[in-house]
Amino acid sequence: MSLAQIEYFVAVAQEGHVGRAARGLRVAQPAVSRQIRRLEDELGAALFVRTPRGMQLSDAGHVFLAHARAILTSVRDARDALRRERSRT
Amino acid sequence: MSLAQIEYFVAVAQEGHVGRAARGLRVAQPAVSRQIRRLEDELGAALFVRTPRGMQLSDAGHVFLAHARAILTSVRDARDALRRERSRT
DNA sequence: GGAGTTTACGAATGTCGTAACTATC
DNA sequence: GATAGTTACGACATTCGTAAACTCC
Repeated sequence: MSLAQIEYFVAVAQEGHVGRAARGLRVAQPAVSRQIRRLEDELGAALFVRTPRGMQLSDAGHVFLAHARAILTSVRDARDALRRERSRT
Repeated sequence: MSLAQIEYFVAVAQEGHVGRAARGLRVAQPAVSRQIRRLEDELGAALFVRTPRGMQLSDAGHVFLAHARAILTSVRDARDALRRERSRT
């Protein structure tokens, strides 16, 4: 599990669409598609249900989404805290 | 910033010692040393004060440690939640 | 000289993008 | 045939471990 995978996952969950998520992330579709699959493989759970229209969160996906957002928030908090500390002089 | 870097950082912060941290992580010392430096470079802050005896947390390091632990806890929570969901059958 | 950390370098791993493939409407 | 996702493959980047170097007592 990598931070990039978590970012990709959240983007796809929000868009319901690998292509749009990839554009937003400024990355090619296959990169997103691959990372999502690796994440699912590692976690041993299908996070999305593939439909002809796009990707929909599975039950496991809904569970994971909340935690994924918490992780990204923690990372942002860590960066912000250091930025403040650095400019504290 | 990667999850491995954060794990390495927490291990070194706890041990105050790259060598011991590396042994605990089952990884060679240089791997840990390099990742710590890259993390510091990316964050633009020295997380440790190097002493002849080992590594001590800097002020910025103390600030970052709390957030680093929060990130790893979030990751563990995410994994646990999925494990429960998976075994919910 | 010993304890600890960092740099050098080649090997292995991972990730990316383009292009081709599959499937559904 | 258009739309959406995935696989193949070669190129690029990152990470690792071993070995050598540096630093402070």
